[in-house]
Amino acid sequence: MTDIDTHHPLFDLSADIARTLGHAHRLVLLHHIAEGEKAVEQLTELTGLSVANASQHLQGLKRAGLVQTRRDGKRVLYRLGSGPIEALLAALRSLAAYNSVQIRDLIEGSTGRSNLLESITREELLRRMREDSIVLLDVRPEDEFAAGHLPQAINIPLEELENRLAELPREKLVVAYCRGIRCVLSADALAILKARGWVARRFELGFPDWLDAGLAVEGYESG
Amino acid sequence: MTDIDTHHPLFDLSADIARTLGHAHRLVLLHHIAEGEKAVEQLTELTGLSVANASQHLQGLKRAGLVQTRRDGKRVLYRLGSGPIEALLAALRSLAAYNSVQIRDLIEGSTGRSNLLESITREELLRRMREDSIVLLDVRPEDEFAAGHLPQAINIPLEELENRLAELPREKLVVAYCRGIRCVLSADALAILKARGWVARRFELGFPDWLDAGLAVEGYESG
DNA sequence: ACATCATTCAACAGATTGATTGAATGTTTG
DNA sequence: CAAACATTCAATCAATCTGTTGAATGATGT
Repeated sequence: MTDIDTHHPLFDLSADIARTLGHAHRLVLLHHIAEGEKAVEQLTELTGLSVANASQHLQGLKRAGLVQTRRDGKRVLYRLGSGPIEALLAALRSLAAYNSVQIRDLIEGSTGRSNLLESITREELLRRMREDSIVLLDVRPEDEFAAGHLPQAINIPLEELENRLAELPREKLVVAYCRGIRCVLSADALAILKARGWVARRFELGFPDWLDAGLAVEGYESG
Repeated sequence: MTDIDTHHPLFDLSADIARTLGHAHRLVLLHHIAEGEKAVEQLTELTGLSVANASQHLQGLKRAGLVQTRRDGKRVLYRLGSGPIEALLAALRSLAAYNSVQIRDLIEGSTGRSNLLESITREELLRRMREDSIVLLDVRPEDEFAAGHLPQAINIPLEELENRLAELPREKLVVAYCRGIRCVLSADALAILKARGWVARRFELGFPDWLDAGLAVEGYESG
């Protein structure tokens, strides 16, 4: 069983596909082809590759079934192959984005504290908001959000989070907050986000604390 | 813009990940590690690789962030890295399975007719049912299915198909059928299946025709 | 400190891949 | 039919990847 499982031909097929994706030029070509059928010359212009080199990489993609060709007069047009190719490309990009965020976070975020800490200070939050390097996520119910929230925050109540993950970019650090240090909504949100591959932190304070500190808010009527 | 887009570092990161996945040994190792933390020795037993070779590939996986390590006494334990790795592996396997079905289908299915035909004859259906090389899908409503259906068929009414795709294996050809040649349910099912990357055909006849031909059925009371 | 075990490192030969060059193919136009 | 064009093929060299060998490292137990 081990042997059957280990030498399953699907591993070879998978490796072949992965190896074909394992070159930046081919990924760039695929990226452009995925946006619509393109001729070789167009692709060379878009990528800056030589014609022969582009053709060579395109042959590789074709061999692996990732693209298909069609002749139109003098030109040969490349289009995406059949099967769940876009899903694979999305998954690949998703993991790459995750890793890049993680690396960026390890470098930029070295403010002395351990990066393993799940929470983020008010100072760091303010800095990152200025840098636009985060997505601020308010996980409180809609009505509380409507009554006032941190600037730039987007609202996805905790109960809806799993179904609305698509709204959150993977390229940025997600900072979740709720009502304050005793509120567990944001901690639950972290668990969901991390399990699905996002890089997430928790803002240790909440909207009420933010308000008390006299910082700018949105959607709040002091009257 | 073209240039910025083309030289986006995400392509390099993606290529690095893909290249690392592009070897059957590493995929097999990952497969085992994904099932739970494992020591190097266990992995060599499971895969049949030499210790040094396994270690070398594991280093590659580690460099790409696909696995992480932890020391426990003499042993070094490998576990899956963080991020949406399993999603990527699933997408890769999914495409490989799709391609393998397609290839198998091109070879085995060469019965003279073009493989581009979407429908499958009764003879071919019977043959493939004997070979167990297909999944037979009944897309009629539940009550009709309950009143009688083709042997081995599974029932997913068309309206539920999109939400229940997970029940269908990608490794086999899916043959959808409904009430007969004039019934469009199975044609709609094909569109959904193909769009999501399955390899699917339509059985041109339906349950009533099958019944008329005197072939074996399940769940049908002639009385 | 020593022997032992699990794992990694270093170095080598053989194979594969990537970019470049120039020739070859197939298609349209004059 | 010849010329012009778009693309592919073939051949080359440098760079990288693979698997094997044996030595080196790190942790454990006597």
